[in-house]
Amino acid sequence: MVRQRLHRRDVVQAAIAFIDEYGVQALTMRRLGASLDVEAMALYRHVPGREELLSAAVSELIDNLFDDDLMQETPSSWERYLQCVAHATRRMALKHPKVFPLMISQPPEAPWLRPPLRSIRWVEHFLFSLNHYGFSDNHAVASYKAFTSFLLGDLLLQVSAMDSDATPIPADTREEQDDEDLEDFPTVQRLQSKLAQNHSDREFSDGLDDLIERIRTSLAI
Amino acid sequence: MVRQRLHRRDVVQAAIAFIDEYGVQALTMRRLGASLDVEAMALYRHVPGREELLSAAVSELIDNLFDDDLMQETPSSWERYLQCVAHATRRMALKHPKVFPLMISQPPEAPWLRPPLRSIRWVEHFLFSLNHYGFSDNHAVASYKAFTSFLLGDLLLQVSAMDSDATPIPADTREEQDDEDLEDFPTVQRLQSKLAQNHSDREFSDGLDDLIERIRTSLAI
DNA sequence: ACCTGAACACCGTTCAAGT
DNA sequence: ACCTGAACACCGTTCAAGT
Repeated sequence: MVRQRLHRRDVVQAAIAFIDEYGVQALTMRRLGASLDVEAMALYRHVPGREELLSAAVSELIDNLFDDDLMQETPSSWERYLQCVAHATRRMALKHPKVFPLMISQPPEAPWLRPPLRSIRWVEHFLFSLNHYGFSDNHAVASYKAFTSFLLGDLLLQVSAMDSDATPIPADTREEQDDEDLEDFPTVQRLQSKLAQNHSDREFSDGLDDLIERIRTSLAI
Repeated sequence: MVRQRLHRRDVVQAAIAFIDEYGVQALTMRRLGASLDVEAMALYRHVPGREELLSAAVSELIDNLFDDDLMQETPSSWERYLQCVAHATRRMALKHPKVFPLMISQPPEAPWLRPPLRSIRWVEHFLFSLNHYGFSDNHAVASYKAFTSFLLGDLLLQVSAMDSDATPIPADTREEQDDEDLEDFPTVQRLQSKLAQNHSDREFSDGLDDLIERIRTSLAI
């Protein structure tokens, strides 16, 4: 049972797995090393530092989007193409809710590369495809901006909601406290159950449909 | 010149000022203490810890939204109300670009409180107002969710773009490197200038207009 | 009551030394 | 070539001690 030599990719994937389980805060060079049966200092052979490791983890996930089932087909229309990209990205975000928020805190490869498609390879694919479906340059760029903004807002809200679900306060304690705090906020109190209801699947689909409609009409200048 | 006794509010506001200037990463209990002419340990009299201090900074900014000029008038229609809230929030985000992203990484007061309106007081104001303009409960809640999602996506992209502007790489170095890296990405290369163009004001207004239209029609179930 | 100094257990990162 | 051990300069936080 001789251990394989460590490669950069092993380190990055171990980092993703570690964050998935314990969160970014808990990721320490020493602890990550231990999870690979290695001293922390060995990691610096393969990665320049902690910051760059987090960047690499994000890039790894974005690049993996190309392997998603949804991206294997070549969609028959730009509407279906956007649906594929959106749902593949969403699937990735929901699979790695604790890694996804790093998308915005990490320095971009290029400043005009907007999250969550922060990978030149990806943006090339996106813009090239829209061009291919007949979009003008201006229309393609405007759509890219609207699309990334939509994805970021929706997915970030979803994954941050998942985080708080993950560490639930015991039910009776929480409800009591809420009722106390909410005395001065009657509308919130009355609508509390509606606010807490999770229809994120539907909200995402509906928002996406509306965005596509918007791209079809008002953005087509 | 006897120094005033330190209050919690001083600490929180010093934290905001510090982050505005040096970024969250740089905010250290010791350094923040020094900026207040006090040892780090004195801060723990007024604040339970670093994490809670960051939360308090975010809450402080959200609560200050009520003082914004735009919120002083009582708008004549729900459309104008949403415009006021949106622009006040945007103004705050642009004034504190390095604090704003904490909105999503900080644990919420209540799990169903969605950023960037992560303040019960604020959500009460929002929902109560929409009710007052004649929205049904369901319509008000659906609008709240769509509105927060829009704000978060748009503003987060804007402030993260401001961050990379703040630490610009010397022009000649950057352009050369980009041109090299972009050889395999012809579409991105061709559209690079369009991608880099900043029309965030217009994009925000247009997106907001479309959202309002969407709330008027498709969300009114 | 409020602040300080010393201390503890941890970080990221460097570098010479081992194999 | 790759990993380790010891070390450095920093963290957040605790606690007894000062005023």
